Amino acid sequence: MNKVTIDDIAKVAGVSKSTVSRVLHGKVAVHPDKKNAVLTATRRLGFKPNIVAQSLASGRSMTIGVLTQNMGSPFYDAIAQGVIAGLASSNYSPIFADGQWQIPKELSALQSLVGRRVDGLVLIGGGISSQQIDDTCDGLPIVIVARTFAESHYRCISMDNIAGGYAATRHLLDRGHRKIAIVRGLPTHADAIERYQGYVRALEELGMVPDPRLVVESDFSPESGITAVNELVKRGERFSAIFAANDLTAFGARLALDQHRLRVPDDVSLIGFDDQLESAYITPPLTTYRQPAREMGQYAADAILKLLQGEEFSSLQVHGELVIRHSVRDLSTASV
Amino acid sequence: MNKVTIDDIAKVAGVSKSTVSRVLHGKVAVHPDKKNAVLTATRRLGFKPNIVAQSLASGRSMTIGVLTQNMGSPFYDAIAQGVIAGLASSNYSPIFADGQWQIPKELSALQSLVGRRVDGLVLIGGGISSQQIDDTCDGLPIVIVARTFAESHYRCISMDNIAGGYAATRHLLDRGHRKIAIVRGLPTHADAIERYQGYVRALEELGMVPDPRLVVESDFSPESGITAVNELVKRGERFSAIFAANDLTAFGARLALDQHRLRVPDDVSLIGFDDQLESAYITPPLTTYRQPAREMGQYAADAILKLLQGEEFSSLQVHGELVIRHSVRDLSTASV
DNA sequence: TTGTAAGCGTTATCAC
DNA sequence: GTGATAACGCTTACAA
Repeated sequence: MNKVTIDDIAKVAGVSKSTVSRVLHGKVAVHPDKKNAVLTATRRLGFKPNIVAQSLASGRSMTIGVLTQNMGSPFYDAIAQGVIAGLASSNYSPIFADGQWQIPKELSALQSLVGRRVDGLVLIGGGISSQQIDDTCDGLPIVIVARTFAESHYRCISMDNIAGGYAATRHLLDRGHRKIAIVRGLPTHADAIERYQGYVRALEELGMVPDPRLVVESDFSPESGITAVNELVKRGERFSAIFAANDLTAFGARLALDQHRLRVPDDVSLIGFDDQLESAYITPPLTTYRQPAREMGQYAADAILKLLQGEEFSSLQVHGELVIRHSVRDLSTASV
Repeated sequence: MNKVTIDDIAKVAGVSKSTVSRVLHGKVAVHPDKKNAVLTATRRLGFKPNIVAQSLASGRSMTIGVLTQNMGSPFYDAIAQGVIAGLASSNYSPIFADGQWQIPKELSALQSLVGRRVDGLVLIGGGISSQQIDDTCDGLPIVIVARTFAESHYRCISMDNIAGGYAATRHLLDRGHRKIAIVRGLPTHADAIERYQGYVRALEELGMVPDPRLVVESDFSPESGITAVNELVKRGERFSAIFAANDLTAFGARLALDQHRLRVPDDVSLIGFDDQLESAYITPPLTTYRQPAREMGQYAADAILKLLQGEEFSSLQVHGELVIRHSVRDLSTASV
């Protein structure tokens, strides 16, 4: 362990520990000689300040806690990377905790972060209630990414998932698809619900009514995409396109279609959501609705930094965009 | 902020703060009445212990720092998830920091973790020297995953990348491939180097000598896989198979092959390394050498927990395995 | 079983 | 400019 304290270096440098603290922070003027003595001693003894003691004494820890919905999920990871990037130029460093898609774990991870006296919080996705958030982090500056709260005072960086769901569905509709199956995603997850709403809206706009037999649920994993397609096929549903809750689900769906000898996009078109890294590399390259995940993370970092400086910052909505690749077939000009 | 301290609850409960501390820890016997009083007060005032103060006073923080080579990389993320899982049943909670593939960032992230007085460290991959590690974490229990050090005292959880590279290459050889290109990975990265050594060994075993024109470098990203294939094709090299440094690179290679109208596996076979989640879902499903990433993370968690309890633990090597899917064509029984 | 008091390593508030 | 000294919130001997 690093047993060197400022007392030690104060002794060696022949000054008081206040002075040591001063030169270490560089804010206040200190006589050059003493300053040098301190610096030398610091180096010689290999002194490393104890952040724990610092933050207990100062009340600030110069860290911001990042709680992610799930580390390992491409979308959330990309946001986290954005946060890291956005914080890089500041004096704050991020520490991460993982909610693992489970509210209890999310809560305890959040408590752990708060207990560590982080100066601010970035919550990426997640499912705990605003009540729970308030209870555990009263007063702390907090920014929420990839999630919105109906009536809350939180600053949120979010994307309009309804618009995204609408755009994806609309794309299919515009290409002549009418039997559009949807793999909705986690039925309790706001993102899934909103994307579905967009889907419904797009259909209704054309006077169509959503066919309940064509909607099936998933949990955002590839496996659930397989299950979904299997179910659809087993039930003998007819569909020319599938809108998957996210790209991972689309990957699974794509494989399952293959196993049923359904070609993409020749027999069935497929559209995803997120535009994760791998989506450009599957075969065929996946058409999907892109969420600017990294940017969202950076905005969140900017926001928390602003808040920490006492500046204001209000919620912000980023824009997604359709990324057209090759998994959707145009039926409207069909020939084959 | 949570301004309630044990002093407050001591006052309310009519006991001393030592007693409060005692009931909160539950190790020492305390009179039931006082215990109740304390518990009640705790609940009523909404007391949350200040972990910072706790760890300053006790010298332990009950957290273990996890430094990852890069969060967002499927392989490293899977390890991190294993660590989380392995720690879940203990009283320790993990906090994460990200090296972002860059040694300076890795170092400062490590310092931040150590400064936070974590009780132990799990290093996932990474490139800092053992010297640097020793300097920054002297004395701390530390476990290293997915990396080994030649002559060090560290406990490492690793996989034999030479064996992996050998197995992958051998698989190709056994299927009749002779012109095997390799996309090596980061030239400075131990994993890449070792896999290449395995590749060389497999070739030499058959009396072949590695053709330098067939080896090209990458940085483990899909983009670099594209670049690699483009280069190979542009140079007009002849090859019937590609061994990619990792799955991500294989994804890029697969796309590039497609763009050059080279079918996988009909025209060119492709083998990856890692077996990341998505690999089963690309077309064709990728044959790859699987690293048991999650397990490695769990072993690491077990190891650090053991070390923390004063038990011993020695380095351990896990076994990878070839996962045969559909991206490699068997030339030996060739007809087509 | 319980209370007193001395730390833990810094920062912050004063006087000088 | 600089040095005592009191916090910061909690743990932990040491007594009682």
